[in-house]
Amino acid sequence: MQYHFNTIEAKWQKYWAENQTFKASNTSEKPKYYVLDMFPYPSGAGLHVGHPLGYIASDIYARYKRHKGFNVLHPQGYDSFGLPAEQYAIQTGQHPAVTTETNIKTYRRQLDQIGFSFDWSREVRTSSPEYYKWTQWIFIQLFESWYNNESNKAEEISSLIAVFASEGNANVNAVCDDNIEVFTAEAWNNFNQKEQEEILLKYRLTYLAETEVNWCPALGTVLANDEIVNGVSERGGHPVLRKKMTQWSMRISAYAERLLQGLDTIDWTDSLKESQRNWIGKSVGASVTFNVNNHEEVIEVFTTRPDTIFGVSFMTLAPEHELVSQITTPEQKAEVDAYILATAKRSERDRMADVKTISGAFTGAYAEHPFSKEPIPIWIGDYVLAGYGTGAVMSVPCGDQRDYDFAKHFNIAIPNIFEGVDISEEAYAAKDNVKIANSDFLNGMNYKKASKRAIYDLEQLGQGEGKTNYRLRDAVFSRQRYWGEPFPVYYVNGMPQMIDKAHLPITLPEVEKYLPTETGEPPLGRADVWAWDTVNNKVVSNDLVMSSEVETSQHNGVFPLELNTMPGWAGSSWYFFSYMEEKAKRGEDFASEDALNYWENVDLYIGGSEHATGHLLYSRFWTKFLKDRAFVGVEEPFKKLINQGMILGTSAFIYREDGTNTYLSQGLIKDKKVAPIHVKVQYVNASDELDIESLKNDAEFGADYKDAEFLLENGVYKVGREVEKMSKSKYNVVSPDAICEQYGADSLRLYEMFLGPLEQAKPWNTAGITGVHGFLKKLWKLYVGENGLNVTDVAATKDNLKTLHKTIKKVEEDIENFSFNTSVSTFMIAVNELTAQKCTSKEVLEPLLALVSPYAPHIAEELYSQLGNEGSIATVAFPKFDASHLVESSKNYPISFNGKMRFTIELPMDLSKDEIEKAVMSNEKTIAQLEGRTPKKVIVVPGKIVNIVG
RNA sequence: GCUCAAGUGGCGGAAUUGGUAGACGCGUCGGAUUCAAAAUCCGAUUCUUCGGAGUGCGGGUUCGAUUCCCGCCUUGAGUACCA
Repeated sequence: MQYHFNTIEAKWQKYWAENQTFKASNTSEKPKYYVLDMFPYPSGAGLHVGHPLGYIASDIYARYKRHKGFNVLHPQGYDSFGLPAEQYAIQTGQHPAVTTETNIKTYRRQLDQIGFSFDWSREVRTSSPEYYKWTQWIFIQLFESWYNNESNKAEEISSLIAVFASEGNANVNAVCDDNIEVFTAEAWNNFNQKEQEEILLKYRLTYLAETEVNWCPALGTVLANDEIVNGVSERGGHPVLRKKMTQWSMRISAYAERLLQGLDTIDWTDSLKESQRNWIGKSVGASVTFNVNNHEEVIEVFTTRPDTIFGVSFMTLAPEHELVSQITTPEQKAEVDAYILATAKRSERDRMADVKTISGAFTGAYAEHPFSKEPIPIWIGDYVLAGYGTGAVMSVPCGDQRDYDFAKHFNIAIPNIFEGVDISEEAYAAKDNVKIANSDFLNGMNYKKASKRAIYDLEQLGQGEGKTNYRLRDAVFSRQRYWGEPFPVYYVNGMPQMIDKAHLPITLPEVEKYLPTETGEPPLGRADVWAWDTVNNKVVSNDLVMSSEVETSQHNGVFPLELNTMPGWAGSSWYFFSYMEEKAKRGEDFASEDALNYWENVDLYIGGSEHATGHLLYSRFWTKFLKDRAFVGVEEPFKKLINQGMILGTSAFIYREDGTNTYLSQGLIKDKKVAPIHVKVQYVNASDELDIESLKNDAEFGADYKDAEFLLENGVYKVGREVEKMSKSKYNVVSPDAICEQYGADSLRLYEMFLGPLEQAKPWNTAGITGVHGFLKKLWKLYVGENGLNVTDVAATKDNLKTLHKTIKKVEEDIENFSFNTSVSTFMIAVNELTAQKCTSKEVLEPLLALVSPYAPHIAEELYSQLGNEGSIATVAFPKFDASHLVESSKNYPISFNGKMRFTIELPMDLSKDEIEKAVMSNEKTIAQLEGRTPKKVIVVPGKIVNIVG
C-alpha cells in the first residue's frame, strides 16, 4: 500500500472536526497552556505560504504540549475590520461585511487543509456585533476612568468627582491634560453640568480633544503614529499631513512607565523589547522655566542636561509654539511670519528627508537666564518639534550638536563650559569624563553632581524641577471610516455621553455609499437612522434629532450619534481574553471570572515583528487598564513571544530588449539594453526555465506576449531571479493550496519548518520540498510494505532503542527551544537508521509516531490507527527519554595535533587519562604524524578529545 | 546617524557548557533497475599544487575558537532632528 496523502489528510481533518479533538475545556485537572497566533486580517488574496509559517510553529508547540499532558487552548479567529474591505466596497459598492464573509470562508478552507489543531468553537471576529459589543464596553470603561498617580493605577471617575466635590483639584495627582486650572470644591459644585463634563474630559483615559493629528487625505482618515512609515501611510503609501482636529484619544501616556517596567517581566526577544523602549522613549532631566524680558509669559523647556545650564546662549522654539506670535518684535515680524509659512508648507516627509539644512529666524525677544540674569536671544527653528516636550529648548551649543550647528550657522556665541575640552570643531555631547567650568556654583562638578545641584537651585528659585519625559504620545482613537466599530456615544450640547451597557452593541448603520459626505463628514454621516433615543434606548431616524438647547420638558430625548469609528487596533487589543471563554457563555461578561482566572494570559504568542509598536503596545496598555479596574487578573497579556521571520518571494524576470518586442534569455543579455519585467513565478520551474506557452496563455497578461519573440539559450528561456518581499504586485506569491495538492499538508508543514530557524527571514524556494516529501514516503514504508503492515511484536534491538531515544532527546530539546528545523533533520536520520536496521518492532515504531505527530499529524494519525489503536494520537503521552540506551562502551577518539584533527582511534570508554595517553602515543598513526618529534604536551579529555602539542 | 539581528560549500542550513566544521536536505556527477521515462535504490560531492588550507576581514585569549574578547567590513530590519 502506498502513501496516499490526499486521502489520509482529508480523512483525519474530517475526524478531528467531527470529534472536536482540539476543543479546550475550562475545567480540567491538567495544567493549562495557552498558545496563540496573531490573528489574520482576511484579505481577498487568501493565504500565501508565508502566512502559515508561524501557525505551523505554534501548532507544533500546541500539539507537543497536549502530548505532554497539558490542557491546551489554541484558538483562531479574524481581525476582520479594516481598510482593504472598505476600499473594495468604495470601488464596487459591495458591503464590506459580504466580502469579509467570503474572504473568511477562503481563509478557513486554506487553514483547514493544513491540519491545524485549532479550537474553532471559540472563534472570534472583530467585526461581529457579539464581539464588538465588548470592544464598545471597554471603551466606555476607559471613558469612566482616570489615572491616579498616587495609587499608580486607573480608578473609576466617580472617585475623582468625589474629591472635586469635597476639596477641589489642588491636591489631585492625576495624569491629565496640561492646561488644567485649579478650582475649589465650592467652585466645582457651582459649575454647571457642561462645565463639569469639560473638566472631567481632561482626566478621562479616553477623551475628546482637539489635537494635532496625522491626516491622510487619500485615505480620508487620521492615522496613529505607528500607522505611518517613513512619513507616508503604512497602507497604500499615501502622503500624511499634520492637521488640528477634534478626535478621541487614548491616554496611553499614563501607562508609559508601567509599559516600560513591565518589559523586564516578560519573555520577549531583546530586539522587540528594545523597539518598545525606544517607542516609549523615557528621558530623565529637568523642566526649567525662563522668564521673557518685557513679557508676562514664561518659556518652559525640558532638558536632559541641567548641568549645562550656564552654557545656554540662545533659546529655540518650534515655529508652531503658541508664544511666538506674542513675543516677536515688530522689526522681526516679517521674517518670522515668512519662516513659519515656509515650514508649514513643508510636509512632514520633506522635513525628515532634509535634516541637514539649517533654518530658523530670530524673534527679536530675549529670555532671562535664571541664574546669571543675562539676556538670551529667542529664536525659532524647525529642528525643535512642537510635539515633543514643551516645543521649546534651551540651546547649549557647546554640548549639543544640533544647537552647535544652529549657532555656527547664525553666528551665535558658543560659550565653552567644559574643562579642557576643545569645541572648535564640534560639540561635546558625552556626559562622562568631564568637569563643568565657567558655570558659577557648578564649577568643577561632574555631570551627575552638577545636574543634581542645578535642579536643587532651580527649585529654590521656583524656576524648575526634576522631570521625566516620555516620547510616547497619547494614541488617536478616531477613524473617519465606515468599516470599524461604532462608538457607543451620542452628543448632548456638544458633550459626549456614553450609552448604557444594557443597550450594547450599537451596530453599524447601513449607508448607500462608503465615502465621506459632501460636507466632509465621515461615511456614517450618510446614515439616515443614526440617532440615539434616550427615552426608548434605541437607534432611531436622524429626523427625530432635536437640538439640546430645547427645554427638557419639550425635548423628545433624541440626540446625534458619533460619526467616527474605532481604529483597527481596538478589536485586536483584547481578543486574547475573549478566547478564554466558551462562545455560548460570552453573554453577561466578555469572559467569566472563572475562565479569566483559569487561563490567565497567553503562554506563547507567535507573530510578526511588524506589530512591535502598535498591537503589542496597545494590548499591553488595555490589559494593564483592565487589571487596574479588576476586570482581568493579569498585568501582561503575553508571557512569551516569538517573532517568526518573513518568508520572502523569489521573483522571476524576463528581459525585453529596449525598443523591440523581443525577450532575451538571461544569458543572452550581455551588454544589450533590456527592461526586466516580472513574470508570474508559477510559469517558471525549479531550474529557472520559463514555460513560454503558459505565459502566452495567461488570462491576464497572455495578450501582451502573443506576438513577442523569445530568444532561447540551449533550447530554453532562462529567467532572472531576485529575492523580494512576497507580494501580489511582484507576481512572486506562492499559495499553499498547490503544495497541499501536490505534496500534502504534512509535506508543507515539514518543509516550512525545514527551511531554517523560525525567527529568520528566508526566501521561499520549492526546490527542496521533494526532500521532506521523500522522507514521509520513507517513513510510510517503514510501517507499511507492499503486502500490508511491516510492524511486528518482535523485541527491539539495542540499535533500535538507541536510535529511538536519541531522537526523543533531540526532538524534545528542539521543541522546547523552538528549533523546529533541526527536528526535521533528526526525523530523517531516525528513519534512515531504522530502515537500515530493518526495524519492525512496534515497541520502537509506535513511540516514534508520537514524536512525529506534532510536525506531520496526518500521517502519524493514520499509522497510529493502522497499528490497531483506537482514537486520536493527539493526547498520547510523549515518549519518555531513557539515557541508559545511549551509553557507549567505546569512543572513537579524535586525535588532534596542535588543535587540528588528523585521525581517530577507537578506545574503550573506561580507560583512565593515562591509559588513553599511552594508547594514543604508542599508536603507529601517531608515530607517523610526529615524524620523530617529541610532543611538548598531551591534552587528554576523557570521552571527548586528545590533543597533542608540539 | 543611532539601535538590534546576521555573515559557514553551488544552495537552504547543522555543530545546545570552547573539544572530530560542513549533520540533514536540495542541486550536481557516476552507477543499478527500465525497451525508455518517471519512481526507487547505491555511491561521490568545501577548496587543494595532495604538503595542507578553511566558518566576512585583522588581531587577541587558549593545548584547542564557527563558539569568548578587541577593532573593522558587509548585508538585513527597525528608528529617525526626542532637547
